[in-house]
Amino acid sequence: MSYLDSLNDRQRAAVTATDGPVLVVAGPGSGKTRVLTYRIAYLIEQGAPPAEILSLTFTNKAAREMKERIAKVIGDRGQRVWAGTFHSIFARILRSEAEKLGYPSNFSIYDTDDAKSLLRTVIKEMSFDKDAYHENAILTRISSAKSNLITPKIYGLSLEMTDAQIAGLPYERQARMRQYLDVSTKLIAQDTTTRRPFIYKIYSEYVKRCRQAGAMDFDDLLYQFYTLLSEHPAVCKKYQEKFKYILVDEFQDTNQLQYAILRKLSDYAGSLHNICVVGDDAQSIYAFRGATIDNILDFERDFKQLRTFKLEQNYRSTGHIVNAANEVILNNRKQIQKSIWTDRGEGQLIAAIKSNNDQEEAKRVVDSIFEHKNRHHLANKEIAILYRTNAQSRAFEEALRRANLPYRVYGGTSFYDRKEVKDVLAYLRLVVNQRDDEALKRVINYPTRGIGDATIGKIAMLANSLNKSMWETLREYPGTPRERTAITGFALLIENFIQRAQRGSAHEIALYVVKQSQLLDKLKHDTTIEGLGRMEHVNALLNAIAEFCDDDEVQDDLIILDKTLPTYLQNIALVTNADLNDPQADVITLMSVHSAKGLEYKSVFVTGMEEDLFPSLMAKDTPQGLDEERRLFYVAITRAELFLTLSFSATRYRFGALQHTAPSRFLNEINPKHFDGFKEKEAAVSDGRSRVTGMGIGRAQPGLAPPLGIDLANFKPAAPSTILLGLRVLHQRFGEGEVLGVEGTGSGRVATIRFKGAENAPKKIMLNYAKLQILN
DNA sequence: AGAGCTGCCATTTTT
DNA sequence: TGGCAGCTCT
Repeated sequence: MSYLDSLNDRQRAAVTATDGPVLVVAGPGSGKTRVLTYRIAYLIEQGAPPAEILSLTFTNKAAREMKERIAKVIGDRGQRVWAGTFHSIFARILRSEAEKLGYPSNFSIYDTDDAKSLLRTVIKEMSFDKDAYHENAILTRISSAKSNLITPKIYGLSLEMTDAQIAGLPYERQARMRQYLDVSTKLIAQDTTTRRPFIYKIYSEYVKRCRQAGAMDFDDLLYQFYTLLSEHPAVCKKYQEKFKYILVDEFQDTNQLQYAILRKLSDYAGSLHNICVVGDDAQSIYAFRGATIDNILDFERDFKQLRTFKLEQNYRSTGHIVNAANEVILNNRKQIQKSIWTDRGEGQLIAAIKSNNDQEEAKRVVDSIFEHKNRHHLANKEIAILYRTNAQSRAFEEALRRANLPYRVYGGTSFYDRKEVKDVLAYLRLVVNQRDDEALKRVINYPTRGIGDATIGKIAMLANSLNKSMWETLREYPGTPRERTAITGFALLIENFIQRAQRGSAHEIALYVVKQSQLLDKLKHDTTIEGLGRMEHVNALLNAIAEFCDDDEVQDDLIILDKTLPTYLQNIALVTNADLNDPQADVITLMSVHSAKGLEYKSVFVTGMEEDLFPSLMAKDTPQGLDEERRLFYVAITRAELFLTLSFSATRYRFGALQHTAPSRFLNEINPKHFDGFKEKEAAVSDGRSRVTGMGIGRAQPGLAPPLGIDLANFKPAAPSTILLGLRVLHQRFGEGEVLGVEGTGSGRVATIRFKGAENAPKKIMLNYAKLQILN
């Protein structure tokens, strides 16, 4: 019971209130993750089977952290808890129940790019004006429809059905139809003002195509799961009984659909209503994606006997920071009453930096970073630079590079977003699910094999008219002899892959596919710097797949020894760039305020504090928009533990032109007594440059950045054949390691290497692709 | 098939 | 300003 002693009274009360619904309103730095983990530990100690606990988060990172912390408190039993993201947990269940919904269990997961590409196709085919019907806007619209449980049918109802027709329906259906009609009328009215009245038609076709392709997009993972629960009572009951204890992190970021699922799972006749949601309305920053704080209010309404606990003590930040945050958020209209406090003393005053342009801003921030490092002995990883838009990172990157300070930019292009990586994955997706048209289109002529755009277009048309997938249509396509030869070649290639995939691990298949498809040869012939990079990425992907195959992890309540390709693909589809960052590296962090949520740093710089930037120009027109910007600022401020610096510039480049800017209104919402005055003049900076060693790398790539201390400029890769048992080697990504074994011959030579510092299992590295330098 | 040009467009984005 | 999608030209 010792861990309960480390909690304050409120936290302990929230942890031990195990019967009935619980709402924990948790301010920033109030120990909410702690409460969640301890609550799970407590539940288990009280006799709850770990496998009956469902713990939902939004990010993989949060899920992983949760699992690790549970394991620390209660040991291995904790691994049987169903802890994961909404998407990954539901995807896993959907996989085993897919056929009930008419999906293959190996369904593909369409990422945003696939969804957009499909939309482009549909819009083109339906001959809508592609300027008015831009796929980004349509996808947002469709996503929000799904998140609000609006089917294509409901969406278009007001255009498809009249009031009179509804009056003719059986009485019991009328009320619901009128309700739908209402929703539809509003949506269509909105679409009409944006001159896109026919979105519902595109939506309808899009849904049909996804189904035909045996594919779900991100929203479908939630939507189809909801459908599964509502249309299959027996299945619903099974999961209601299975998940007797439900915990939800970041509840303020849930959308209507997620809430509907939570209700289905926990609110039914005979339920113990053992659901605990944790959130902070003040940190809701994803309303633009459909998240709604109304869920918190609805939760109070829907779950009677709700007990609410407010965690108001902030253990993270010092007084000026906490108070400034409180003052700012007070300007928002609607919020749950709470007063966040700290006993860590007043601490440092908030610094402000005023500059004349963005380059000067970057320079001043970097100067100030040197000052922090020297005077307060902060490590790089204890410092973060936050901004409202990713485009602002550039100036800081340049300034940091010039100052020789190591940094890492969060966001930007993810490893799994890279073209060459997606190409490989598309082949693999097609091998697993041949109906996946988006994957097929991606690889049918890459590397080029004489199937041009025109031919692909014709096949797509034919497939569409037959209501079949493109793959099924291939053999029926009556082309010229030349086309037929090319198509048959492709079909044989894929069939060969499918055969091959019947046996062998995901890694073996991937390797085979990469070679036989000529992808590797194509990359090998590209000797430009970018080409080498692409090669390295494909190599890294193969390594990642190998790692996945080797790793006998225990997941939830079943030991997953299923290291098949389908499992791998579904796992990978839900991984994002944020998951690939190494928190150990001693680098300064650059990221958007959005990505900073949940993180903390000793010293935080919030930059670009200007009107029309923060708050954003797009958001400031509506009170709701402005409130969300303010919550965003609240999140930014509360990331800081000891030092907070707010920075703004008098001018800024916008769309190529230099514009004058006004300081953000948010600055005025903080009482001046918390400020340390303005540093308008060049700050007196000690020359710390010589003492601080940088890595001298540019924009770091998530997951691929070299570890500290590796001098890339002097990196000399050795020939594959010279890598032998027992040698000490250096890898650009994994660092120093020892060769434990070498297997295979020629291009199939694989070395097993244990890398230093990594408690991970030894990695298998394909010598043909990996660049290894021999150290002794 | 791929180079090179033009013209469009610019938030945030856990999955 | 700069990144890109989509076009034309070879």
